[in-house]
Amino acid sequence: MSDTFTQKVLNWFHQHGRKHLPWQEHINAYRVWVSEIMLQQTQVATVIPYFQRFMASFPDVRTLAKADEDDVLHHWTGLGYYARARNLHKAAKIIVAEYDGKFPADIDRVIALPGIGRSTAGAILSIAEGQAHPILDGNVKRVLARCYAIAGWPGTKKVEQTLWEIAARHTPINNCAHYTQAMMDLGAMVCTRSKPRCDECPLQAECLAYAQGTQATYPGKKPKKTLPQRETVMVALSLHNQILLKKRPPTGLWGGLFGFIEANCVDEVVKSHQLGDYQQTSLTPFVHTFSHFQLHIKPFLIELRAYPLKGIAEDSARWFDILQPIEVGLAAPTQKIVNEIKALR
DNA sequence: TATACGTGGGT
DNA sequence: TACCCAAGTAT
Repeated sequence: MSDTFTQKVLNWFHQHGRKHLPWQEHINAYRVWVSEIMLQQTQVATVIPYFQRFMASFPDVRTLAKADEDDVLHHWTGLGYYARARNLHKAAKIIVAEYDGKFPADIDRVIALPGIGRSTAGAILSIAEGQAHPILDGNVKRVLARCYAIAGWPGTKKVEQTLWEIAARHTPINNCAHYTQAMMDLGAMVCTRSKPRCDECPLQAECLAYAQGTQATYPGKKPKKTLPQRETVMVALSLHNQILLKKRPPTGLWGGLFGFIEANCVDEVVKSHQLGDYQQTSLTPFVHTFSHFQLHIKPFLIELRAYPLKGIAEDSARWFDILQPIEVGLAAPTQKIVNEIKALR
């Protein structure tokens, strides 16, 4: 027996909820897991084509576990937060090795997998297995913060804890799969960040923010800081139809992706690689904005006549045919520069 | 607790 | 345009 809040949300879902998203077809823990990871901090419309391609290549956990990391990262190219892909791959190996390829059904074991926290674990087990666990993603935070007029930024421990308690209180034992999807849909379709559709909201009668006309003040905003500025030179060494890319370190920014040689200036690269005869072209400079800083990128194309004497023997360096698809992980700016080089030919 | 970690959509 | 921030997790 669930409360009024929960029943209203469930009734709304049956009439208006989304039921045909790609990960809602052929539901199993693997597909729900992959979708939930892709959807972390990423909008549904952005995820859909990535999810389709990922499932076509890695239809089950064993296929993913035995895939090359470069192939997995290739499928993540442009999606961002690449640790999600590395952790997904790691977790797949763990599931095969320790759970005989079966996604664990115990929430503590699920949370112990890399890349899965409490909310994602709750979403997977409720949607895929019907287990009764709360979730607290951005949608749910917004719905609950407004409904109960919870002031403050949910990034603080206190506010987050309050929201978890409310979320848990309304999570039903039965129909939890629908309830979980319903809360996310409500946040995404009705209780939107700006211009919420309160006239269509099943919780209008209980919503404190609606009663006060203070919807816009919830949830509290994150304190803003000015983004630090950084600068880099990216050098595309090319020879015939090939360009040189290096695999980046396995952790940190763009971890495991392939990228151009970076330096403070072009001459640095010319000297360190002992380049002989070459032709240098300035490509279009641009600014790439991250969540935590801005990177001013000055790209250059250096066309060689012979292989450089130094710096390409490392394991991390590889020549790629510019006329073929580059089937490894690339960051968005790397992809952008590759495209500009291709356009020059 | 604060910061690192991407990218693109919406206003 | 510039800014906010989206189905968060790890450290």
